[in-house]
Amino acid sequence: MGRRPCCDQPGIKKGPWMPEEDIILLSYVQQHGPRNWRSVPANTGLLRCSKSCRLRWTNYLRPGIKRGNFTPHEEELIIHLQALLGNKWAAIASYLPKRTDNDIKNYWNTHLKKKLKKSLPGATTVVERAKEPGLSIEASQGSLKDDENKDNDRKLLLTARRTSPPASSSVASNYGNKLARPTSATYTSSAKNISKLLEGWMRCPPKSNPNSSGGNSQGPTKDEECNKGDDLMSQEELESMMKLKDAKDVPRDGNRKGMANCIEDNESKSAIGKEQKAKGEQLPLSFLEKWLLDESVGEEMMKLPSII
DNA sequence: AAATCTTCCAACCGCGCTGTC
DNA sequence: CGACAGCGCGGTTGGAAGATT
Repeated sequence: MGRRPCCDQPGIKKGPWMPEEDIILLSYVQQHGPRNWRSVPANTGLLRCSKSCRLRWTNYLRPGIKRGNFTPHEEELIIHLQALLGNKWAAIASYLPKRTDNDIKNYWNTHLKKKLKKSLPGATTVVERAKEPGLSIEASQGSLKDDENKDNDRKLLLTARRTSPPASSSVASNYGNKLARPTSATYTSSAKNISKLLEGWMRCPPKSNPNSSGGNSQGPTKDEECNKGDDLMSQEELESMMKLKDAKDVPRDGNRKGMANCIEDNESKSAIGKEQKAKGEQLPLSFLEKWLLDESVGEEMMKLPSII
């Protein structure tokens, strides 16, 4: 039987979130913690489906979210990880705890894919190399698809001319000038301010239910990661990741827990590595994976002409 | 100044996975 | 063990903003 869409019930609101809704959601999460999303609409009176509430929290209201321009360092990391993991945005996002998977996915689709395509003509992209016979990597699944065939030189030129992402500018004040409702780009962008204002409160957040059901068991959810508060990956840790040469502990798949642990504990080897070792499993890296993890690749990437 | 084109991203949709009963 | 509920993920889309003509 078919699954009933969760958001097609009558009375369920869709579209951009209003400030009032954000405040309601925030105060609820502040009291109860980011879990049990099913109960959120019922307990708050929000005319949103649970999924929408979770998404709103995860992508915008969650404290500590960094918005705006991606740094070259982040860019490099994303390129690396995308090549290694494929379009596993959640896994990739686990390395950039202040970025959401949605953000990374958008950035990849709008910037990096074009950048790589343009800079690596002749179909010699990292991923395409991965498709060569004898090389195996999950990332060989589609990236850099030809969906940008529609892009012509003019578009690329236009892209290059663009200077700064408009959404990064503060437009919260614009909201007051709108008559009916905020535009998605005006109010929703102002959410970053909400997030910023609330940055502190999750330092001692309500404890996540350790038995919280849900979801796949691929590791900590973004909320859980968030709840680690100051344990978010620091710049130093990120750099440490980029210098991670001891690649033997890097799991072959996109397992978020394993990959995250690999970084968090890269000094004493990853938990997943221990797990695997405990099981007597080997985690051999293919030549390509080693190649991908080699920071020199990132350096190469950084030599690419910036269009941002 | 207006019309058109292009880019960007917040939000939605559908599916898969896991836990519970 | 199957049905169901809940959550998370990746792909896609709608529409606003900015750029160009």
